[in-house]
Amino acid sequence: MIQRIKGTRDLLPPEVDSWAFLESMAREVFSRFGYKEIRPPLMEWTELFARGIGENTDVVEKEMYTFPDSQGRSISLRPEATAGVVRAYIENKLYAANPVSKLFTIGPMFRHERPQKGRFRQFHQINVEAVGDPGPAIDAEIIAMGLWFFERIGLRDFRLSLNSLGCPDCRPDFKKALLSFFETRESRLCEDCRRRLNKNPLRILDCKVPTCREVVQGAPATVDHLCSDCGAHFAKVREGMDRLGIDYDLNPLLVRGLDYYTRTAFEVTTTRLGAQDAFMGGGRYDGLTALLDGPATPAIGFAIGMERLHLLVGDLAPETRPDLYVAALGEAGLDRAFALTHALRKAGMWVETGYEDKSLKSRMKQADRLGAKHVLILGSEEIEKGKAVLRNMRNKEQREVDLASLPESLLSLLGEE
RNA sequence: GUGGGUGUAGCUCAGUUGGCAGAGCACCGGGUUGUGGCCCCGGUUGUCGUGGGUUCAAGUCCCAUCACUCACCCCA
Repeated sequence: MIQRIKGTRDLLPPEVDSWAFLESMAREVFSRFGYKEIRPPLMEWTELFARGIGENTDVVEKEMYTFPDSQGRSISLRPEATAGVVRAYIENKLYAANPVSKLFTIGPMFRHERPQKGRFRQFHQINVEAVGDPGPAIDAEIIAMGLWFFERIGLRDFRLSLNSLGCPDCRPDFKKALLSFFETRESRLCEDCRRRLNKNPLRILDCKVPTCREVVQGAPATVDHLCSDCGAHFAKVREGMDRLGIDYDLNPLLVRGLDYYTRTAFEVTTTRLGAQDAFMGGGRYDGLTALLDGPATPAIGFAIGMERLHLLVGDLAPETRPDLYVAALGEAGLDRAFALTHALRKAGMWVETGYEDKSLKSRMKQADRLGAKHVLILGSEEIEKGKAVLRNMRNKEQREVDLASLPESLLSLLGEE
């Protein structure tokens, strides 16, 4: 048997209805804030991600699905959405039409990791980007928009963490302070963190090893090393959050794993997802457009993990039920039902039926399983009398219907409810 | 890439010191019922994840392998 690829999932009913529901709620919320949908391709030149996300991030170094095309050029399945959206923004010169482009996209991403709870190799994100606005007002607004979406789908028990990562002006300064702090305490760090010391010292800050956490307690914080512009920007973001009445944790240990992030960084976490506790994350990336050969343009965005979100909210889509089940018995009944069912469907009803000659008992069971609101019994006895029996499954009431009056009589009878 | 746990019917799972592969649900037929649900009778469904090994005999013991799962790592 051919099995699905590790880390991929078959999204089946009824879960797929819930996904569609979540997506439609997202569309509704985002559209009120002026965000438009964009659908960039699932694959891009590998170089886009290498430059955009960062050559020596884990994502680019060991998690991408990368392969050569027929001419030997390297292509990668997108491991995240922002690089592709920004590429599309630049390539299509969206900046020419509007100073600010507010965009969202929903779809699959691909990363080659060991799967676990809330983590898949093909996973799905709702991605939102505001390109062209330097903030800080939009920083607070875009976060508030995400939280409002969560509220709309009934999600409440989460925490918002906020930090500022600084900019190319102040980050080197901070990194230096961080390095000298950790170098004197290297012996107390775990093996991974000693490796990070040279590669990406920021990441030591969110190490989960208890001994590292102790060391990190006294570490310098990004917010204490911001340049005056970044400091003022962050203060304004926090002021905006207060104005909107949004509660948050200031978390100086919050860092992001993608190189393009600057200034505002945020993450929404829950205690109900096991190890993969972040289901929304994002931040500002003011340097990315220039890095990708576009005009220098400030931007901010976030991503929501669909799988994680669905784990949290469960199945929300309202249950739908067939209007009618046609229980056709015998050859005559089946023949009658075939055209009738088609006519009723064309008239707008949801009609279910069966095509094999089975017992009435099994027909009624099937109607029950499907949750049909009504059953039309069409047996040879009824047909001989020129009648069919319509049963209301809720109040058990039955009535006879003239075959000659079908399908119009049925439509008006069922339309009354 | 590194660890732990789990693989038996469509689903949830039993299976004793190694001795004829099982239950419940689901499905199909029948009985009962006012024509489905509750109840009763009967029936269908298996590469015991896969491949080796030990044994008279392996779902059970040993080795390998694959899949799933949780955690590390990483991130949404």
